[in-house]
Amino acid sequence: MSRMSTDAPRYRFAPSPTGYFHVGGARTALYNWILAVRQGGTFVLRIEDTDESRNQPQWTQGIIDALAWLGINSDDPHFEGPFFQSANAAEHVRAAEQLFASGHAYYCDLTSEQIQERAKESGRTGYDGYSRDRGLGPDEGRVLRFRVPEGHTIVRDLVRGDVDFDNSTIEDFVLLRGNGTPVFLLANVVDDILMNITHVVRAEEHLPNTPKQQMLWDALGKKPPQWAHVPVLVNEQRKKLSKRRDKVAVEQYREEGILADAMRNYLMTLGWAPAGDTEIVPWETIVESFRLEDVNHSPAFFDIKKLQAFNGEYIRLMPLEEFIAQAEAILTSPNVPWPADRYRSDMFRTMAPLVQTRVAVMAEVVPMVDFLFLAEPPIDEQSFTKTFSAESAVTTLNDIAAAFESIEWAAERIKVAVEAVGERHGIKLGKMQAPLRVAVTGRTVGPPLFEPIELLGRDETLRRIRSAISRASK
RNA sequence: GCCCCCAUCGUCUAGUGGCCUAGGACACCACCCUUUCAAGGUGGCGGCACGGGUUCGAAUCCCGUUGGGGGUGCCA
Repeated sequence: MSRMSTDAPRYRFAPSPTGYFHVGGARTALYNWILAVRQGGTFVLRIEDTDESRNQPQWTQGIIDALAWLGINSDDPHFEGPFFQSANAAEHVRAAEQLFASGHAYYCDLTSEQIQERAKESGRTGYDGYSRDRGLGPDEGRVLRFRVPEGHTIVRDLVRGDVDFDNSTIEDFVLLRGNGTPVFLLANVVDDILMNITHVVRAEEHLPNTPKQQMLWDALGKKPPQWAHVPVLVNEQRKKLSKRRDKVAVEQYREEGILADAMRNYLMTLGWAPAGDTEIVPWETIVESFRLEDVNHSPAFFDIKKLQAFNGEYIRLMPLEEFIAQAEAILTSPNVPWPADRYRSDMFRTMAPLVQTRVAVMAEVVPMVDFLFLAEPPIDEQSFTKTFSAESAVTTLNDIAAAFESIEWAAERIKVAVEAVGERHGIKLGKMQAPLRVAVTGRTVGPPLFEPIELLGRDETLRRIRSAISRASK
């Protein structure tokens, strides 16, 4: 945690501890990180919750891990934190008292029922400023409210330009609750001031609250930070992504085998695009060229299909050795369907180049090669019925088995043998290999067939063929 | 209700008054390649929400309409 020069920008990233890391948050984190690093400034991580009890250590760790996965490392000199909003409660209260002392805030003893009552009578909504000049002091059950000044508040936004708010449309909002605890809005501003935050880059949903925060900065005698409100991420219904209906956890994509490079590259194309006709570009290029001013103003749909397409592209871009290393991490993990001692690294190495062009997500390598390591690969019922309903299936399979008895056991020879049987029956190779494939792998689709057959060995291959034949005759 | 934001192919975007007969990517379709499936190659489908201005000229500027989203708590 190094100290940067005093005028270096400080970008704060403030996720709330919710037990998972939201993809929208990930994108915002990336924006903050790119800018902070490029400007020689600091990325400040602050875990955002005024309620201490919600700050679960494992959640904080989850956020830090997810950030690290995306290349935002907590041991980087540009990284500061994590800090906890809840740790500053005393400062938040002190600021509130200062605001009261300076006349920027006042106490109010109205309950929410009374406020509603008054609103109904006057035909207006919200709090009407009833206690503004009643000169109330602090007491149990009284809230401290901010005295919203007359005039307008202009929010200068790096993404959207100037946004003008008429202060008369903003009611005197609460700073301290009846029990004396500070509300989020106040806590936020005080923390930002305490941490010398210069740039606040966050999701658009916070824009309507920004004038309130800016008034607080002013009232506290500080110069507000540079605001930047980036569009939210939405689902196919164009609603803000939410944990309940949508798949939003970064961790989940990571578990499925989405590559960090693909994820961050894809995330960056939401609301922004690198120059030129290619969207898949090296991270360095993105870091060099990203500008907040170029960020789109409209919400973007988080398209998992496109993410997967990016991921497939990144998988194919990987050097073979790296692909093997990443795949083996999955193939040797405990949740794989075969016993650990049946895994054969040499076999996978042979298959790896064939698999690499066929997966979009790393987790897909498992169903691609499982039949090599399973003693008895399950046979897909539908594939079996469909393939073996053909008259020729069993007869050709018998011929193939006969041929396999004596040929030299090499992929190329195996292919020739199967082709020869096909010629005799007047069936093309494509159709010929279908029953063979089902017999050996249990499915109708998969990687090229003859290499794995060689790997499996003559005995095991014949065993599986005969087993399929007898199954067909039942 | 009030306030704020937004509006280019189905989706993500390029476009900042003439380079636009609107470019790319994902998805989709067709063909080629091919050992199934992919990958790769070639081609195709498909868009400036609407109405008014401003201008010699508008996807680009202005106004309005419509549509979407967000905010409006003694939640964060």
